[in-house]
Amino acid sequence: MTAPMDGVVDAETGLARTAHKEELRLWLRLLTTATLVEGGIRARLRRDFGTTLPRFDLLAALDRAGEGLTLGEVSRRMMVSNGNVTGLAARLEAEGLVERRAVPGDRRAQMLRLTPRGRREFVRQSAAHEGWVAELLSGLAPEERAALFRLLGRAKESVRAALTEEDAP
Amino acid sequence: MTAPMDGVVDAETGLARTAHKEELRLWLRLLTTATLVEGGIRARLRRDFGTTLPRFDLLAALDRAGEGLTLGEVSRRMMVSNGNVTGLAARLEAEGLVERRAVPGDRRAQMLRLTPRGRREFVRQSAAHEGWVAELLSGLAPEERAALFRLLGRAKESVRAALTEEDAP
DNA sequence: CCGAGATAGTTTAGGCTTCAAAGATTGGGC
DNA sequence: GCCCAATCTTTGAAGCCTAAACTATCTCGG
Repeated sequence: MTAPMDGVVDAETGLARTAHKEELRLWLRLLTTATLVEGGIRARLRRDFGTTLPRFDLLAALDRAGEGLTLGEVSRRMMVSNGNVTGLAARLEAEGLVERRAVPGDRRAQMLRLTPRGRREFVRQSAAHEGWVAELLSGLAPEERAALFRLLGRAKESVRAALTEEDAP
Repeated sequence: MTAPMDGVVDAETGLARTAHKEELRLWLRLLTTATLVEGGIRARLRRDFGTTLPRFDLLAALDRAGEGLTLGEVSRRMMVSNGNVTGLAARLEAEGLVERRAVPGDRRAQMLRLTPRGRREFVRQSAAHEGWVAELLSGLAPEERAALFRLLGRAKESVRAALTEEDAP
């Protein structure tokens, strides 16, 4: 972990232009790790349940929420666009796994809920999913997992801070 | 970080069915962190260069490779399907950022290389990209980054081992 | 040689995803 | 009461992505 290029000075601006290769490597490693896990889960969801990760994620959000969520809420929790949720919900509704109902007092919004069948499906998928994740991360000692969890929390904080500062200056 | 459900025994199989909530939380946190960073970079690539992350990634792969890569090589390095690379390369070729050339001795394959313009574009984008990543991760102390880097390496190892074991039993 | 199997790339069908624009509704200030 | 800005959702266009089927080519054992 050396940083041979640090401390270069930009000829035009005169500002110190440090090379941030370490951060870049950290980000690349974070990304490939996430991609690897995600790919494994994706493949297993398809193989064992004939479904996809976004579908599973939407069911999971609804399951966690209990009494249902508006499309906008789902969009925020899944960190995807609202247009995305529209289509996703339409497909899941067509499959009979979720249902819409009106929100009393706001005719713009609509609630999304799991159907009984949706809940049954999700319970099955969720149990398998938990096992897959544990299996994929089983090479880490409990202390390593704890330390990683903590550091990722710090990283998330850092990213969030930088993002909110940028988007609302 | 407690694990209240650990040690449950499955009624049918009689096997110990430990609840792996900790691993799940670790994975969720890893995923949201990666998603957050990726979203920030995506938005900035669009805003400042009118391009996308996959395009940038493909240019980066070619830049790192020097003398060009076959489509299959790109596909492996980017961890995406080969059909995906076909389309991506076509768009970048249409924009004049990459070019194809034949591979002597293998008429099935073709080399992908940066055009001079593609290289110029990438250099600009790459510098900005490095800065963004550093900015997003600037809330971490150097020791934290080092520790996170190391632990992510361990995690990646664990995932890879579990995946290769599953896919080639 | 030559044919079987592997490899490189494309195509196809379908789903996921975003952004931007438009439609519907709400809520508050005047 | 009315207007206007904010909020909720959908739509449309474009791009990203995969799995699977397909074509073309290569390689190697016999």
